[in-house]
Amino acid sequence: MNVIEHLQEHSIKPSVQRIAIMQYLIEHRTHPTVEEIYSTLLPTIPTLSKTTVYNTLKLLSEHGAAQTLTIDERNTCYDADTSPHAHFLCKHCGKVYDLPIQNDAKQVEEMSINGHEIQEIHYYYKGICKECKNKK
Amino acid sequence: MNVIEHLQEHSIKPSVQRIAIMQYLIEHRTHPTVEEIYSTLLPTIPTLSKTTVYNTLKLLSEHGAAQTLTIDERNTCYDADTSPHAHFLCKHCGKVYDLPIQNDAKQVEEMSINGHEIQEIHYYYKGICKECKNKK
DNA sequence: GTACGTGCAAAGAATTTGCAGATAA
DNA sequence: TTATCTGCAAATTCTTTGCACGTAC
Repeated sequence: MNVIEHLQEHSIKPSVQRIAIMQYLIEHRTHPTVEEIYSTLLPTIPTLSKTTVYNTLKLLSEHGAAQTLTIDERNTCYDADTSPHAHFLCKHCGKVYDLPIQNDAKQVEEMSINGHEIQEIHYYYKGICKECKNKK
Repeated sequence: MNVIEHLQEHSIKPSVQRIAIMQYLIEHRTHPTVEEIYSTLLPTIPTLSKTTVYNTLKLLSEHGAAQTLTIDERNTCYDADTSPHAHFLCKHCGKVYDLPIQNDAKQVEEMSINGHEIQEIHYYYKGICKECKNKK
């Protein structure tokens, strides 16, 4: 996937920082936080500031190039996969997993319920993940 | 509904503060924040502190007497309705609405996906609510 | 040259922590 | 009495804001 084209498709002007952050999101489907992105990219872009990471992620989210996840109560997470899919938060280790959506036929676009216009769908599950269960 | 019994059913010792907060959640299904609960109850319990509200809501959540909602990116909200149902966040006015769950047959208990043990299910929708749409 | 992007430092807001006093069985 | 609950104040953490400098077309 061409990251620059991807940004331009969402009307975002590419810059070194924006490309790096978008690319990070695309390559790491681990629902990273601002902190994770910042500290990973810092060696590559030593002048990078956290403000820019915040600004860029907000920009990506507003332009539909990434999704904001509010599943983690402490930090906001981001996801480059904007298609509707479910997330699972392990209450024990805090990891966020992707889950397949079970009921198909999910059409986000132009959907409305009770007169409200639906723009985003998020399915969150919380519990104990496989690994943490096995450790006990 | 007897609030004291409700607390005891979840192994929570009733106290003046805990009863008041639990009762507030049951009577006001508006997904209040810590701040809302605190300022509403303050006239009734003048010695109430925000710390106690935080402590109590955390306790209720841990014991399954209430749910923690992370849909709002700014503040954490709480909900006494622990049965699975959907929430809608208006991106414009920030209000949180309840929505009926469309696909039925949602059984939370003992559910597992991909080996993960599911304890909570949250369905979040985001968009523009009816009222805000009409105002334009 | 002009508009836009970046990043520092400071401010702001939400939540947590430590601890001492109050309360209840 | 003895463990538990409460609440103040301070600390911590995440995020936003204001502003000046850089950069690109």
